[in-house]
Amino acid sequence: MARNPEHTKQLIIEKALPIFNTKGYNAASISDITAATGITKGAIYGNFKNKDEVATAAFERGVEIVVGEITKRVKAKKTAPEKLTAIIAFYEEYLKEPPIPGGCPVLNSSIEADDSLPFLRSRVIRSIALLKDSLMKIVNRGILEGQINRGVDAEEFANFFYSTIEGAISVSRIEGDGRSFGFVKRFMEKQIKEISS
Amino acid sequence: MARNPEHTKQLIIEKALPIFNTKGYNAASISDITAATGITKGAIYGNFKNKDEVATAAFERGVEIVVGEITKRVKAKKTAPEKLTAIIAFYEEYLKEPPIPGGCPVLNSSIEADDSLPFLRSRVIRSIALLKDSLMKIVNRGILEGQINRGVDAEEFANFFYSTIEGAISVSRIEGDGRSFGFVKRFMEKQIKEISS
DNA sequence: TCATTAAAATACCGATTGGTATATTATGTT
DNA sequence: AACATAATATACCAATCGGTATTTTAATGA
Repeated sequence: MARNPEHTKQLIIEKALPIFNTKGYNAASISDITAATGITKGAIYGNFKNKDEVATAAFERGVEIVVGEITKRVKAKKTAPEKLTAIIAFYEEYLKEPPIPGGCPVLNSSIEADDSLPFLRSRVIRSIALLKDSLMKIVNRGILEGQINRGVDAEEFANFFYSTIEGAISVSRIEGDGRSFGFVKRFMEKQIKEISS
Repeated sequence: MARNPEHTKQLIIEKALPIFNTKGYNAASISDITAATGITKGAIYGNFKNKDEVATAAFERGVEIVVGEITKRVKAKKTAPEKLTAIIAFYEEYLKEPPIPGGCPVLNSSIEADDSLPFLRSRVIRSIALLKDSLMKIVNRGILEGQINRGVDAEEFANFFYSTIEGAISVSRIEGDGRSFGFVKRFMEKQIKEISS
């Protein structure tokens, strides 16, 4: 048992993330994490002040994964329409083979943190702002580069885009298949074509 | 203290609903309900088999409220575009003055029940199907009555409409204001106009 | 008015929770 | 090799959980 506190901390975060993401903050227990890591309570509380801090770290790691994946795929495409389509494809794939079990951590935490979990709220808000801002920038740059129609309201489109994707994920996940997401995907791709010049 | 078991049961459901809806299934405790009702554990377990059944009854009551409100507003309008717009207005009002504290019970339960809470899953699925079906019927009838363009895919539109609204609610609730919903609302109303003939 | 009965209140259960205090163990230093 | 120290493991805590068994209480019918 190597005594590397940084490694231990990362191990806890990595194992705690899917637990929090599937069971939710309240249902996820410290014992769940000790069981998943093979590490004891002493190690957890030696590296984190309390359960909130573990959850916070796990959430931030979740956002990092999602944002990282999106960024990678967006960078791989050149035009705004292609970038937007790639984001939809990412979430569709997310449903089939979730990089993080339990769905989208931003959406999940958004629902759980809106009334309770005040320590998470601001972080969730910041993550959503980040994602919507990325979308806006894609649209605005697309306008500048002549791929998107002038006159398109980037903020409106970004809000539509983000809300629709999160909503579609929630519906498809509870239904247990990708059918609904397929419909929404088709609709969204029409919208992308609609604003493309 | 009148001993009317039906009244007791209703009281429990009515008080449990906002508790489950704000705190979530796991964080909501039986003691929360006894505190809110002024009723004791004995009365709760005399009227319900267990916590799951209380949560189920509360969820069904929540759906009843939401569906009831929507139905009322839809019936008050004649054409499909008006009906759809009225539904958006309902959810916008929902954000400002929630008939049930804690947001939309269908969305909340959808997130919480997708992995855990199997006893709720099928009910959430059924509720979503009900709402989407209502939307489809509005669109299809609108087509028949010449208010909506022929060629519009009602199922696709219903899925877009429902996903977008739920997504917008989740975003607006965590952000704590109606700004994002405003953007999405504007977008959706454009879409309604788009498919209107 | 008193017995019956059902509903609700009370008391209690083991299990689990987040968290802490203490003991142990591994590692780097001298 | 022995010490110091930081990291992890262990043992324990009160509080709370969902649930049950038992007692009390209120309404009903005779």
